[in-house]
Amino acid sequence: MTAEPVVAPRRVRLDGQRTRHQILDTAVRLATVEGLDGLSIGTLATATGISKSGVYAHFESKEDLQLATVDTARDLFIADVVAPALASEGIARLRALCESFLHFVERRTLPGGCFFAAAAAELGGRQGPLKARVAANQRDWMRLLTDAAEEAVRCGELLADTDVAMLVFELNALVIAANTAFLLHDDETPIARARAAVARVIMASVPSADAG
Amino acid sequence: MTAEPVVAPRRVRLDGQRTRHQILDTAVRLATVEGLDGLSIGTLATATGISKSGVYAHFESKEDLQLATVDTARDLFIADVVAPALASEGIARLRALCESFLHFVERRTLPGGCFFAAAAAELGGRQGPLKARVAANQRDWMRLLTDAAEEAVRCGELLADTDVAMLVFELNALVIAANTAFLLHDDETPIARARAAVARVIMASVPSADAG
DNA sequence: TCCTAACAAGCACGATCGGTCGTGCTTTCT
DNA sequence: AGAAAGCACGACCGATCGTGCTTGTTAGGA
Repeated sequence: MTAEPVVAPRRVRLDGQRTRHQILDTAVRLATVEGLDGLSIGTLATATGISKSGVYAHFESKEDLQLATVDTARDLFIADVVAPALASEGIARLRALCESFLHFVERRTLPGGCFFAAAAAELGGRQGPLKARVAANQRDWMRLLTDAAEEAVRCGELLADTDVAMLVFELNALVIAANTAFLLHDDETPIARARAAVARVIMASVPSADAG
Repeated sequence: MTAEPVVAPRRVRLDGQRTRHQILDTAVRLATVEGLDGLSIGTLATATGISKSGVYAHFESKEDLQLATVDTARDLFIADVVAPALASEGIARLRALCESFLHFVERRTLPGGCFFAAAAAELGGRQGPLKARVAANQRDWMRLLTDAAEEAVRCGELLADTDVAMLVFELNALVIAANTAFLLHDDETPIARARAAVARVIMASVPSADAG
């Protein structure tokens, strides 16, 4: 007999997949403004033009919807921020990641700026699988920066005694602060300041960079 | 005839004032975890032991409650973070403000960390009086840092060509990032890193600081 | 082509949301 | 002491929340 899935009926139809993606794309945009908790099935239904039960049919629970939204935000972040920077390596990749992030915020890809910055702040004082997933994604981002920096150290692009963890902490702090200030005051100055600060912080660990 | 207040009945009783403060203190703590939007009259009533209508009697609307909560958070922030640092001046005050903030976060004064960091992220993509008030408070904080730094420049404690706005942007970014990471990963390392980075960033603008 | 399973809609549920009202109790002023 | 106003309460409102269940439609593998 052929292998039959007994418990997992696995989805097959394409229109369902498309609808689900459409819902999740909307959910990511909405969540950056309303928050992951502020995401309501009703609002999501109105925004997508699908009925409330039609929306809900794609998820087991609200938490399931929220988790799927985080995953979708991750995909978007990887496509728009991470992927373009992977063309370069080492110190160039480090710079590209920061610049890519700032550009992502600056051009208002999402109305509420960086999804994970918003989610991290919202879930900061809580617990549960949702926070865990957001935290894991944030760790991945830091790891990405760290790997690039360590590669740069290995190549001699950065000083051998560079405190990589500290450097990455500072870079992340700068771009996140730019995101927050940009949104809060509707002012592009913080973005520019972050660009300058990122360049200077990296340059400070570059060998024989005394000209400036 | 005596002057009679027609529109503003102004509150006179003490027990009402006390209850209002009790409500708002609870609201500040709750809002750092649930968010300003997540604050519900019902939850607030349960948490304070007061009836729902009893809670609501002190505020004209939910937005009024939220605005009052922001003001209360401001008072707490001034008392716990700002005031202790005002004893010193110039560069010492700058350091004291950062340290005071980090200590405030570290000892978990509020379960969700810095109230304004959470509120700023939550209201980032929105508009209205609530965002305006949070933004104003954030500006006040930046101004406080800026004033201290400028004073330090005047006194010669910092280099004359110091980019004060940039310095303040960096310092704020560092302590806010520490707050976020501390809460998200329940790890004190970011606090320590922020301490070190703050010290180094300030030291970089101190005249004849070549020993280190 | 037909059958089946997935899809999406309608409907309804209990709970909770922000908000109103009327009513006693208490504090304060005269 | 008495009047007036503030305070906190319980009951209640319509709307919306998350979440089921049921039904008609539709798309895809046989």
